[in-house]
Parts: sequence; structure tokens; C-alpha cells
Amino acid sequence: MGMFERDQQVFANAEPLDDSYEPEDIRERDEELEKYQRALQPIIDNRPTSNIFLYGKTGTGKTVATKFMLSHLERDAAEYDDIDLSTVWVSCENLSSSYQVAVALVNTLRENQTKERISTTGYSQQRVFDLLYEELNALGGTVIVVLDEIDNIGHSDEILYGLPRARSNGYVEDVRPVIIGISNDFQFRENLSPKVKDTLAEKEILYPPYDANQLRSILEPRAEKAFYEGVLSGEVVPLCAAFAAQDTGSARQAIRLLREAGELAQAEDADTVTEEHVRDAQEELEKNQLYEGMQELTTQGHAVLCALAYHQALNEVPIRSRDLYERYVNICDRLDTDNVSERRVRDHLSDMNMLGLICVYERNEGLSAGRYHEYELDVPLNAVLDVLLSTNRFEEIANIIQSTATDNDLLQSGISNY
DNA sequence: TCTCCACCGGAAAAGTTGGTGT
DNA sequence: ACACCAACTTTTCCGGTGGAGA
Repeated sequence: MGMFERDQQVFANAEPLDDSYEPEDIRERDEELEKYQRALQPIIDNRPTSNIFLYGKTGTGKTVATKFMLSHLERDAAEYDDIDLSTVWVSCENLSSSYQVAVALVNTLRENQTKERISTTGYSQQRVFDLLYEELNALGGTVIVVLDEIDNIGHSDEILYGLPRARSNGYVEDVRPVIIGISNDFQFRENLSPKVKDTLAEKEILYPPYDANQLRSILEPRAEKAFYEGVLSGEVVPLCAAFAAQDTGSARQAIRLLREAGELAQAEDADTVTEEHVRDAQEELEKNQLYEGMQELTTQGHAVLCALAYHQALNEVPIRSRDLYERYVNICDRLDTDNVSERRVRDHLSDMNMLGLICVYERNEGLSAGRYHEYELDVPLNAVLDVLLSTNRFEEIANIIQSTATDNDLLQSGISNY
């Protein structure tokens, strides 16, 4: 018998379960699409067009809807000789300022030209904006600028001021920029500077989270395409929809869950995907998320986590921050690493709390001991040690911690959903 | 009800890194 | 070689907080 044998196949075509899959029709968003279409209509009519902002959490269909609308718009605009339409799409996922967005726009616009790409630092902001206006001028006509995940720029919103006013300020001629902003953060507009807030003419479209029924309706056609007939037991799709609806209301999450369930079933050579597979998939995905979160911490983050793990192994948890800091400094000394300030360690702890790796308790003992926080692992000590053991720098100390916690219960400890 | 502990966490300053242009 | 630029990280500084004990 060979080491690799073909598994029982449950997937007919896994593509519809891929993040990048673009469905040919968009479900459960009729109202939003209608609004969207009305907002874009002026482009076809050669009328002034407002900027458009879409608000909604991840996985609520904002990006998919935009891709869908723009491809229709482009196709239809081509029918009219007097419409000169182009689009630029920039994901601001890793861009934290207007400056970087401007750089990314310039580079995207230059993609198909021989001109060189520009670097992400070094120029003054005005310089980059000038380069951007230059590229826009070269394009001419209506230019739709899609800024996906625009909330990443935070308070640095100059681009939202400069771009819409490029023409009235005389930086560009014969170019009408239309901004489509996509934001995961409902508060984003509130946090804009007053100057931008009251001059940015815009249409807003809200994308609320999906409920379980909507998710089911989104999953069904994809599931039908992705799996062989009869492979999915009846409760699988509803359960994926229910889990995702309870948690985030994100279609992406529901789809990932469905795919993971399918992969688990396939791996164990099952001929049907069952409710149990979905539950296992849910657990698996959560576990992966925590594991990745731990691995992506910086060295300093690992040192702090290591200090907490040490106390967990000694069963001295929850532990207040100043004692934890002492242990952390100790570990840094031993590793011959520089240590950071107490304030900075508080930041690392708060990051880890966000990731769900640790839990924080507020204590207040009044005038005898004041207010402080206490910390404890929220994942099993074993899992933390796994990560630390695979990191060269922490291997040795992780071994020491492991031998400290001889008691098996301690290794499992950490209030766990892991 | 008032006080006061101890540190939380926001904000600003300072230091680093990796770039441009002259 | 030098001044300048922006992003990030870390340090410095310090006002604010909420409940036990007076």
C-alpha cells in the first residue's frame, strides 16, 4: 500500500469556497446594490458624481459588491463614446497613512508603464501628492479610485481632502476623481478631521452583518457547486451559517468553516460531511487563529508571554503586572536581550489580551493596595510552550518551564477554548 | 462621604530605520 | 557627505480612576 492514496473525494470543485471567488450573482444585498447603482448612475449620465462610502464589518459583501458593480459599470460605459472611465483599486490593508495610500496609488497607476515605482518613504507628502496628480492628469476622464479598508489610515485623512478637490484647486484638469471608500469601521467617518468631514460629499451605504438565514442563502449555491451531490448532510450548511452568524455575521467566516469541514471529512476518508465535522472545523479554525497570533508576536512579546508562562507553570496566577514585569526583566537578562519599559510591557499585555491569549482581571483593594491588573494565560500552557520551543531564542527557557510544571494539570491549565 | 493607593493608559517626546535629493 | 522625510517603536510624563477603609 502506498503512502499516498487518493482520498474519498468530497469536493467537486473547491473554487467557490475560495476567498477570491467572485459569484456571478450577489445574494441578500438587493437593497444595497440598488443604492449602489443609483450612486454610480451619474457617471453614465455624465453628471457630477458624489463619492461613495461603504461601511460594514469584514465579510459583509462590500468588496464583492464593489467588484460586481464596477465590472458592470465598465462594460456599460464602453457602450458610450463620450465616457472616458478608468478605475484604480488600492487595498489599504497594510497602509497606515494618507501618505502611503498616495504612494500606493501612484505605483498602481504606473503599473503598466515603464516609469519606475516610487519608494514608500523619503519624499515629502506634497511631493507624492504632486506625483499622484500627474498620473491622474495623464489618465483624464472619470477616474474611480477604490480605497479598500480605508479605515486603516486612521486620522491621517489628507488624501480624502486632496483627491476630491484636486480639480477645484487646479492640480488637475479634465479629471474627475470619484472615491469609493470601503471601511470596516462604522466609526470611521466620525473620526475624520472636521475639514474633511464637512467637505467630503458622499453617499453612504451600510452593510449590516448577515443573519443565519442570509448566510444559508449565500452558502447554498456555493456548496452545491463545491461538493459532489449527496456528500453534504442536511444540517451542515445551516450549522455553518449559524456558527458564523453568532460570531461575526461574516460570509467569509461561514465559507471558511464550510471548506474546513469538507477538508476534515475528506482527510478522514468519510463519504459524507457531517455536523460533527463542522464542529471540529470550528474548533480547528479557532485553534489556528490563536496559534498564529502567538507565532506572530515580536521577541519582546514572546518574552512577556514567556514570563507569564513561567508563573503559570509555578501555579502563581493570576499575577499582578509588577511581579510579572520583574520576571520578564529576569528572562531578558538570561537571554541577553534588552528589556523594555514597564509601560511598553503593558502594551504587549494588552495586545495579547486582544488576541485572546491571556485574560486580565481588574483588582482594586482601595487605599491599602490601590488599583492594578492581574493576568493569566487563556490558552493551555502546553500550547504556549510549543510555540516558544520552536523559537530558537526561547527554546532553552521553555524547556526549563516545561520541567517546572511536572504536574500535568498545570500544562493543561489556562482557561481554555483551545 | 471623603481619601488615597498604585498603577492604568493617553499623549507627547525621543530614538531608530530606511528612504530621497543635492 | 549631508540635510531632510515619514513610519515605527519605545520612553517619559502624568492625569485619571474606583473601591476599601477612615
